[in-house]
Amino acid sequence: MTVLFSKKCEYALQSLLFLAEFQDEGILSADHIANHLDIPKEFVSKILRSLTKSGLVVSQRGKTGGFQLAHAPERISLMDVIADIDGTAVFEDCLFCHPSCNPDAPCPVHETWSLMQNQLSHLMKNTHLDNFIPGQSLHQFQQDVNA
Amino acid sequence: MTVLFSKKCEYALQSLLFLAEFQDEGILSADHIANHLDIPKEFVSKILRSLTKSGLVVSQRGKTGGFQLAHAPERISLMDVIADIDGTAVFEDCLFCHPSCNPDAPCPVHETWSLMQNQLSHLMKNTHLDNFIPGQSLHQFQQDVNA
DNA sequence: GTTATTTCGGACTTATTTATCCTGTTTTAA
DNA sequence: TTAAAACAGGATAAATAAGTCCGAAATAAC
Repeated sequence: MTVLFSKKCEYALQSLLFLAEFQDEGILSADHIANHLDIPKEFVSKILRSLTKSGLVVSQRGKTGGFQLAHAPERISLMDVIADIDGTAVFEDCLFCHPSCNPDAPCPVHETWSLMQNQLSHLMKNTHLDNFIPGQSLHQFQQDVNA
Repeated sequence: MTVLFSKKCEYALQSLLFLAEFQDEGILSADHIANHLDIPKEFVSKILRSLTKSGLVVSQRGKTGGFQLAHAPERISLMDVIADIDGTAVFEDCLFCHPSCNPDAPCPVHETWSLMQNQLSHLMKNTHLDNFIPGQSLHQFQQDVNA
C-alpha cells in the first residue's frame, strides 16, 4: 500500500505547489492551504514549520501571518522537497537483491534498477515548482524522460 | 522514509527470488529461507502463507514441509507479487497533483508522471523471477528500460 | 492596550505497519 | 505409537507514521 512517498512528503509537495501557484497573493496561512487541499490543518501547519526550518519556505507569525516560498518556484526542485522529508533511499537502494547484493557483486537486475532510479532521480531534480503552474511549458520534462 | 514497496512486499520478493534460485532443492522451510535472507522467521512464514492463499506458492505441512513456487520462475513476474501484496496504486495514482487533478483536467506533470509510471509498470510486468537466477541474460531488461 | 489571529514547539493520541507469540493441525521418521 | 518439525491462523506486542492538542509568543487591527 506504500505509494513512493510518505503522506507527509505528499502533503509537503502539494502545499508548496499551492504556494507556487498563488505566489502573487503573498503570505498564505496554513489554514487557508489546508482548506484548499483538503488536508488536516494541524498536520499541514506542522509540515510547513519543518519546511521553514530547512529553509524552503519563510513564515510570518501573528495575525495575517502564514507561509511563503523562500525562493522562486523555478529554483525549488521536487528533489529538494523529497530529500528533505523522506530522504533519498528510494533513489539509491537496491530493492530486489538479497541482502548480500552490492555494486561489487550485483544481482542480475542491479544495473537495470539503478537505471530506473537514475531516471526517477533525474526527473525529480529537473522538475521545479514552476513546472506545475498552469500555462508552463512541458518541454523540459519531455526531454528529461526521453533522455 | 517510504521506499516504493512495503517491507512485506520486499520480503515477499526476496523470498520468491530465493525459492526461484534454489528451485532444484525442492521444498524449503520458512525457517531456512528466513535464515538465509536474515529476515524475521515468523514474518516470512506469515507472508509465504498469504502467498500460498493467492496461489503464487504451494505449501506442504508436516515435518520436512515448506514452500515451493507454484509456477515456473519465468511465469511469475515482479508485478504479480507487487500487485498481490501492495496493490497497483503506485503505478496509477498521480502524486503531484492537487486533489482535483484527473485525466480530464491534468496537472502539468500528469503526462510525464504517467510516462514514468508506465515505464515502471512495464519493467515490473516484464521482469520475471528467472531473470534473477545467476547466469540469466539481461537482454530483455535493457530493451524494456530503453524502449 | 486589548483582542483576534497566526505561527511555534512540544506533548499527546490514534492508526498502521512490522514483528512476535501461542495453540492447533499435519506430516515424517524413528 | 510417539516425538519432532513444520505450516495454519489468530492474538498480541512493538515500532513507526499520521494526526491532534495546547500553551506561548508574535503581529495586525481596533
